[in-house]
Amino acid sequence: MEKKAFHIDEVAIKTGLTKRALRYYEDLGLISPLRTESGYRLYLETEIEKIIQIKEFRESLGFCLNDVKEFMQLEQNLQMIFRKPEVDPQSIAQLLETLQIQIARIEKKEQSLAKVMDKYKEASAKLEHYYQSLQEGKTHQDEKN
Amino acid sequence: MEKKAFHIDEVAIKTGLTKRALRYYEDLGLISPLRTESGYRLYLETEIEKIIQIKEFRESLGFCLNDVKEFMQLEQNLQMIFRKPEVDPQSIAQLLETLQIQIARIEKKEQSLAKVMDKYKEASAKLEHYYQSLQEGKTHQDEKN
DNA sequence: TCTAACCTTGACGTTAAGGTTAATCTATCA
DNA sequence: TGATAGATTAACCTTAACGTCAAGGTTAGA
Repeated sequence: MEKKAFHIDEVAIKTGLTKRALRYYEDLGLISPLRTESGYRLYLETEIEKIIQIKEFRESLGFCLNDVKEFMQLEQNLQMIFRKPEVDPQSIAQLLETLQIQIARIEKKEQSLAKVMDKYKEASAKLEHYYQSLQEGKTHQDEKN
Repeated sequence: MEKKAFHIDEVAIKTGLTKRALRYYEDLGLISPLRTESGYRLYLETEIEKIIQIKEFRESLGFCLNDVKEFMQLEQNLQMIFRKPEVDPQSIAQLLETLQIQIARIEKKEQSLAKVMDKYKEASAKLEHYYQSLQEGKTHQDEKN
């Protein structure tokens, strides 16, 4: 089974990023697609998944590309550690610490989001209720009593 | 009871933003502190809370200031509607729609965050377990069996 | 009263994350 | 084989979100 590879144009469509962005991410060392003999970029599916992950990190979560890079390195380190037969406890301890920091960061974001969400859902419910009562021909004044 | 007001320097410390950022937010119309006779900015506590909210929206949630502005306008509109004695159903319907859109946006972020979080917590647990076993004098090889 | 440490408003600089354009190479299809 | 569409790099442009610096007004303490 050969691995399927895609040209930049297809990848741009698949991921919703521009070709420029894809090249830029490569410049930053976030991705490194293969090349054809003549120099055209070739993206494997694993690379595409990576790109989608990058996109989510940035667009949805508001991390800058530098942060994203750190996250990806963290993952690399994790995979490395679980592959190696021998690892010094110190590097594990350090990795654990880094992980804790990132987890704390994400937790903070989750809390902020939850706070906003609560507010909006409450407002939405209230508004909807109000809207219903309007449909039934009541006025806002009635509503107040 | 008089309302306490703060100078820009104190507000910068309280909020963790720079004075420059505070002035910039004012330029964008996000906040509008009072002024002393001689032109110094004076921030009431309500204004400071608003600033903290702005900061959370941006730093924690990754919204740009323009988005933040829209969110704040949305809140203004909400407050307005609940104060007015009479509101046309159409404007309520529209507000509801806007709310739904924003809620969906936030939900998407929550999901992305949860996904990352799961991954990290799992990795953390695995690492911690591994670390424990190392402390007990085992090797990675033992662990594999 | 004077000086130091604030504040004000410009105005220009910087960084991240691409957009855009130009010049050139490559692939495909009539 | 020649036109046309798409790829490459390099270089410059743009926008958001401030940083920094200059020139001048304000205020509080010695």
